[in-house]
Amino acid sequence: MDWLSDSNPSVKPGFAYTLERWYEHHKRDLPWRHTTDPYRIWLSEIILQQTRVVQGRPYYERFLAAYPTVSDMARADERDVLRLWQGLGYYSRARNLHQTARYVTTQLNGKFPETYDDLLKMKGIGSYTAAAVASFAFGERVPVVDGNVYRVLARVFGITEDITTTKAKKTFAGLAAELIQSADNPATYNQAIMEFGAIQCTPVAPDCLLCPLQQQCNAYLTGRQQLLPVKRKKAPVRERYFTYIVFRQDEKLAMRERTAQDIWQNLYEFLLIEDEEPAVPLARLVLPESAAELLQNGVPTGPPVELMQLLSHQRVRAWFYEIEVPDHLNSPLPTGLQWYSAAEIGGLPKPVLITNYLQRSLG
DNA sequence: AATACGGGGCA
DNA sequence: TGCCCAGTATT
Repeated sequence: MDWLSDSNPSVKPGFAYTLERWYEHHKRDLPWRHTTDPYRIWLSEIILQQTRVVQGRPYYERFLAAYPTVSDMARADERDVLRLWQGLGYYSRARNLHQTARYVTTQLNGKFPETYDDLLKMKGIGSYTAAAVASFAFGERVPVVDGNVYRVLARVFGITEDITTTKAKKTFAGLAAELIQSADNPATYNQAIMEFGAIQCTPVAPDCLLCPLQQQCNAYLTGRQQLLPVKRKKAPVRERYFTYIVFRQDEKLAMRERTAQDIWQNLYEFLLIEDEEPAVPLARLVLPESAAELLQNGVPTGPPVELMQLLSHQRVRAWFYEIEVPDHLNSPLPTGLQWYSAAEIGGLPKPVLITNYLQRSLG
């Protein structure tokens, strides 16, 4: 149903121009818009993946303060990078960020790749980020295609393909590639279409009455703003049940790093037993042999604390059992667990669920 | 071609 | 609640 774009070919030539003019008047003043340093552009783009500007901005400031250059980040420990990233989610972004910083510093002499194709080879840089860095830092004429772009193009051109499919991604990428050809400035155009999606052509209640593309917009003219873009519904979230055993001795807590290919990889937590059922009493759980002695001699400080953490694809219900281990008891901790003081724990990267527990139980 | 991967904000 | 966010890597 793209009769409009076919029957109204005048949309395409003026499209980029209209957005670039709109952008000049409406753009927000954001820190990464004052630089063409590829390191800063790259950093901002990784942070902004699947992340709103208002949420990502403070992280950008903190990262830049901690690591002013790519070699500063390369010298850091991954743990510290993850600690700075804490609370932003999608932690593979932080691990890849650090890995790429090291690669650029040691293998590329600190010089970022300067083309879309070379940028694409870096860990954590996909088609969107490669296009963003290539255009913003180096002026390459390659189109960004992000959630904003899907929305704007789907509406203006009346594209009803399901944007989660590979076929649709090609449709949008092809159209975006065509549209950027008539842009005055590729960097400005890319910024403009995303800013337009974020401010004007919003997911809910787009501001069509004041839209410069109103009379050329298929969605507006057919009253389908709410229907576009088309996106398949996500599968329902998975429920998971975690029981945490929080061993405490001398104001220290036993924690370890998550290493599994799972949520929160490389972040720190307590001894975890996962079960298929919710609220399984401690006595009925299958606990590691190595924890038996600690539990035998330990004293629960009270009933378990129950917390819930909602992820976009999982709902984690967690029960925390705090066990006070006597000073004199010197039995070894289960595999991977180590005692950490409160100060040390503060420096460890932790899932928000764990931070919430610490906040709640210890203040 | 699907699915996994966070956390926050908004109606 | 459900949806969305300057997506990418893995299966």
